[in-house]
Amino acid sequence: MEAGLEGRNGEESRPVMKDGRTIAMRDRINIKTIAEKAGVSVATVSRVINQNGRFSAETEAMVRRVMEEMDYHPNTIAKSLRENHSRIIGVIVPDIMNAHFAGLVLEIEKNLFRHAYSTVICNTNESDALERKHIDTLLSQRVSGIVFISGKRHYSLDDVTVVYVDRRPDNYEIDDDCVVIESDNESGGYLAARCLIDKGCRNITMLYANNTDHNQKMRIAGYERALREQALAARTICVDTITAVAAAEKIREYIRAGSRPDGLVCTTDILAIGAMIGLRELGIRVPQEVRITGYDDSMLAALYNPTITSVRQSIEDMAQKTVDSLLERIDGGGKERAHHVLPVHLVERETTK
Amino acid sequence: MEAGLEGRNGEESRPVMKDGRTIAMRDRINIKTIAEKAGVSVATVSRVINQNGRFSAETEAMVRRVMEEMDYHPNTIAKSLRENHSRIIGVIVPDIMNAHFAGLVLEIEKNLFRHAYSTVICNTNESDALERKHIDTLLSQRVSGIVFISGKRHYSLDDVTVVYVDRRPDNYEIDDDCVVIESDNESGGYLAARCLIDKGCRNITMLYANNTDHNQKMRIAGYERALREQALAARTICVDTITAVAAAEKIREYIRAGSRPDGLVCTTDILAIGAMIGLRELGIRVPQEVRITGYDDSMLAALYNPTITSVRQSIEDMAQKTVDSLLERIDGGGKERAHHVLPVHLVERETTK
DNA sequence: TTGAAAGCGCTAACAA
DNA sequence: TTGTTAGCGCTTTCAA
Repeated sequence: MEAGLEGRNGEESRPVMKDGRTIAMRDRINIKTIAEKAGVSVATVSRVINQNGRFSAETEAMVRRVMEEMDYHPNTIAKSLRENHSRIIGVIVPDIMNAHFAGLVLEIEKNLFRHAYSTVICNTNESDALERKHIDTLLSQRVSGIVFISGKRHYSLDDVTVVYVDRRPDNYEIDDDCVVIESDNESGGYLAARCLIDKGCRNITMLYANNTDHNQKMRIAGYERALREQALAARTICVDTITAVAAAEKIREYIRAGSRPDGLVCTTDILAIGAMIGLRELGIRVPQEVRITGYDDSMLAALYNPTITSVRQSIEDMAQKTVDSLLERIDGGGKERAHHVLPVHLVERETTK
Repeated sequence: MEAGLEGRNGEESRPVMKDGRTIAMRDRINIKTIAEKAGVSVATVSRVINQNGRFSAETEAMVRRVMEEMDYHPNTIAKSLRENHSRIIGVIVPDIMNAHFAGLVLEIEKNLFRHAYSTVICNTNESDALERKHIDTLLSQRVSGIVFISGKRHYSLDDVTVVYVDRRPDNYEIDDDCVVIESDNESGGYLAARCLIDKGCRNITMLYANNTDHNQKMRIAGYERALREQALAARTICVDTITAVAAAEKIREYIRAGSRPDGLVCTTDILAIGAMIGLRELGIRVPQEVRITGYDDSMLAALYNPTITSVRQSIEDMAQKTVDSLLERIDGGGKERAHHVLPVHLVERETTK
């Protein structure tokens, strides 16, 4: 009965394979082992594992028992090879240490896990070369899809489903054939500026970081719209790096040069903290003399002294939309292009009291 | 010349396979495609890819050119199946949102990437059930190794190399057959308490979180040793959750009940911030009336107002030791058991001025 | 230096 | 309801 298999997988070739790979390895248990122990064929075992029907209740019970007993874990690699589908999603992220990205990636991972997908997180540290290397690895791994939080546009990724999230890709046009999920940064900037205006601020400056990031641009645009509505002058301070030290330095320079803002809209919470450090050194009180808003509603915003009014993006919604869009497309139901813009809201705290 | 292959992979079976899987899929390029275009055998292409020698310079150039031209990415899944080695490492982490864990995982990922390993990050949210599910997935994926940052001991993971890091496994004994990498928490607690003593504090209380975590216990032990050396009484406050709100609440209760510490050793920076929030509400000044130390030297510690003296663990060293130990063992050179304890140091800031 | 072919563990078409 | 078997893309042995 088993004679026909001898040629391909004869008993004599088991413990030590021809090329010697398994010499030190304990006899691996695979679907064939389970089939033999259960007295059925590998096809039946496969059907039970994947619940594809066409087996009896007794057969199923038997197979399950043997699998349990032998602590059998189906080999996903073989399954992936056969199905040309790895059930792995790559996530390209610039900096996982950044709490905003960490939260987003975590939520994406959670959502994917719920759908039985694994997540490979690739940190690029904003390096294009590293991003390219990561992509090559992911393609070699035949990932089912890639989530880009990088802002870089990738054109030649034909065989893999791609979603851009949080940072829109370079040169993005609304009718581009790609999927983009972002939050409403323009409204975020507007809400922050509007809050300061409503509290009576009339000399409002925007503190932003010096990068060409589209999100920052949109936050600035929203800020400008709010000021324009009230016929107030818009002013900006550009910080070289997103660090509190750099922000503190810039704000000191700005004020020493003679400016005296009564409101500060910052494009991240870190910049807001930096601004407060700078102001404190000059003896200027927050919020009495200067009101401040941050962005991201990070843990810092709720804990800092004073607590920081901040624009909150719904990371959970963003992650869910991302995973839904991705899996829809992987499963073949989704359209080529999509553009989701998620709402934001303002969390008011002590810095705008 | 190719006739012999017709039976297994004849041209007529390419565009649409028997089971119809590839109907909508573009003709996949694989090692055979490259071999045909380059006019060599698949064995030769494989040798070039893996630099296994036994090919001429011209052959190599030709093969490389074709691979480049066709944007060919060797299928890692097939390679893994054949080699029974996935070059994927699973990392089990309780909470990737925690900056300490995020940093550690990031560094581990970086180190692994350098050795051409991919990292699958599994967030357990401290749930045993989720941890078990993640492990099953990882075993099915035939990962080359698993890094546990979970504190749970796993006994039946025979076929996979395991390293425990940052949190030692349950019931760990120094001569256990497992690999443990942790930082010197006892010294951390000692250094923090010692700093306060040196600044003149005599009534020093320890604020810790209510979990059975071994690291916390060691930090407490170190604190107790420092106080014992000076014949000072050790006192502890246990907070239910590691949140600033809970810590603030506890410290207020403690002081309202009549205690008046002049020093506070906290087992995390968040607890230190919570303590300061609580003290501020009572009008007690830091560091003038109470000096405080945190732990982890998180971003919070450097940014908070006042900046927080904190115990710094070298995350970089911990990650490198982890990856080195893991790969050593995967490559077959490493011993069964190992126990590495990494040094810590104190970063002094305003809260102990 | 090169090529032919077995086989890693699995799924699914096809036959029974 | 069940079994047999081709083949996913790759590496490596063996033969030339």
